[in-house]
Amino acid sequence: MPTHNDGRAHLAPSLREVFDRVSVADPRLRFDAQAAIYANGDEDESMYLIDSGQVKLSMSSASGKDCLLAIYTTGEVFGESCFTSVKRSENATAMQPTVVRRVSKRDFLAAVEKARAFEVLLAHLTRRIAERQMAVFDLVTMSSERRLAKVLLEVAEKLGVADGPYLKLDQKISHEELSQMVGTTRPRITAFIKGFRERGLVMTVGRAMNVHRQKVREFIDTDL
Amino acid sequence: MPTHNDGRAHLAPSLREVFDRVSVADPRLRFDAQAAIYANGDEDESMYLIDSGQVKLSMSSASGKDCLLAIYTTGEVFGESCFTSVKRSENATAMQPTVVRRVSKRDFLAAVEKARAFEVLLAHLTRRIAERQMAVFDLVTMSSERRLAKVLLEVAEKLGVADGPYLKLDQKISHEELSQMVGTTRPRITAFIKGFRERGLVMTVGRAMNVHRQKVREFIDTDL
DNA sequence: GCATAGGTGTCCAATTCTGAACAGACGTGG
DNA sequence: CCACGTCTGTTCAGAATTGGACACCTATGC
Repeated sequence: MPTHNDGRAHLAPSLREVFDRVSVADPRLRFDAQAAIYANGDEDESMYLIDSGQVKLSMSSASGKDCLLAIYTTGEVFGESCFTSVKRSENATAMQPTVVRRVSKRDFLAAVEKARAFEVLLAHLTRRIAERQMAVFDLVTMSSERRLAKVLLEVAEKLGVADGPYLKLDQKISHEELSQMVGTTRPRITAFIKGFRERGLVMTVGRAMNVHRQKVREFIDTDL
Repeated sequence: MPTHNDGRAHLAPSLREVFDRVSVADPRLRFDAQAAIYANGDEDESMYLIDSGQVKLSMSSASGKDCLLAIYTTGEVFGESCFTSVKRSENATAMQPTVVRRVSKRDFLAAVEKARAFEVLLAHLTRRIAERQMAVFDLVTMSSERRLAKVLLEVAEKLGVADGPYLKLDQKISHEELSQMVGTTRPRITAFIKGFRERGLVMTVGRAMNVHRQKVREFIDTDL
């Protein structure tokens, strides 16, 4: 018997396709860069699919420190926190001009049922758990520098455009935001990147950054 | 309309009850302290319910550094990672002599369906996401000392026994394990706890530790 | 053209953290 | 009751990190 994921791939649709099957009208919502899609404390029981653009999930402390949990882009689904609580526990913010589809939890679940995409949803949620778990692991076990390399690679693979051995990242993320993912300060990020530049791991072109896939991967993996 | 969680609480059973309804025989498995229930890389598509004892989820790096992701105790369910992958990406280890019920993913899902506990399962998974997310947030934004206070309180509330203003923790967790949750070294944990002792946040009785609920909470919340 | 705002490059003193080492405390099983 | 293993308490020099400051660069809008 094949695994549920693989075996049903041709039967059950992806979550993205589930959105297409939602029976009610699902207006596209537009957000400017920096606009809040939802914020901590909001009552919002809905799921989102990104049609275009870029969204970050973050949490902020009373003392003003921010933590960037994840970045999502075109085709990705977010908003799962509505299954535990009516109130959001994190912020979802557009990082670029962004278009999303919003569907109520109720309609979303109905569409999942109709599409028999139940296990697809389970796999999705469990993948999110694994992603966060890996972030915890990295924070606990790796140095800031290595963590930055890892974050850069992840971000570049998600948002970058291939260009020879490089992945081009044009203004997709600031040092400030990187520091909120890595768990350090902005000046450190700048210093680490300077080191990466000298060692050929990244290349800075004007304000944009190019990430050398191969070299960065090697750096992450050396003398584990 | 009530929230799905609350509104259906009397209709849909808890995940714990779902285990009771699994139609196949579900043998109890016993594990000694330190025994592996499953380990990174194992092929194991099953869910677990703890009948008694204490289990930790952890990940370890090639360089030998460990990260303790979560601690579960009697009545709690774990093993969700089987919904994404046939192979485990983390270790589940008994911290005390422990008895668990193991149910295959297949039987588990059948029982969930029969019990109409679908949304209960979704809420469970989403809660796990929120838990991990909070751990990431704490690692990124708080000092080690404050994080230790928070971890101590969480652990004490989960595993401790109330005793006046204190929660008694008898040998439930070592400094080494605390360091793997907090993301620092063992000697630091000892030093921080020494400070906590001097400020009355904890009390050490022989080898056991008592956590002062109120004072620790205040410490965590001061000058956010 | 100029002011402005947001991002980047740099510096540094004070602080925190690491990693390794060693001694003592406790409990268990010969 | 002693040896052994595991855990806690402590120390320390060297390394990494913080947080605040300041200069600069480059779009943008008036």
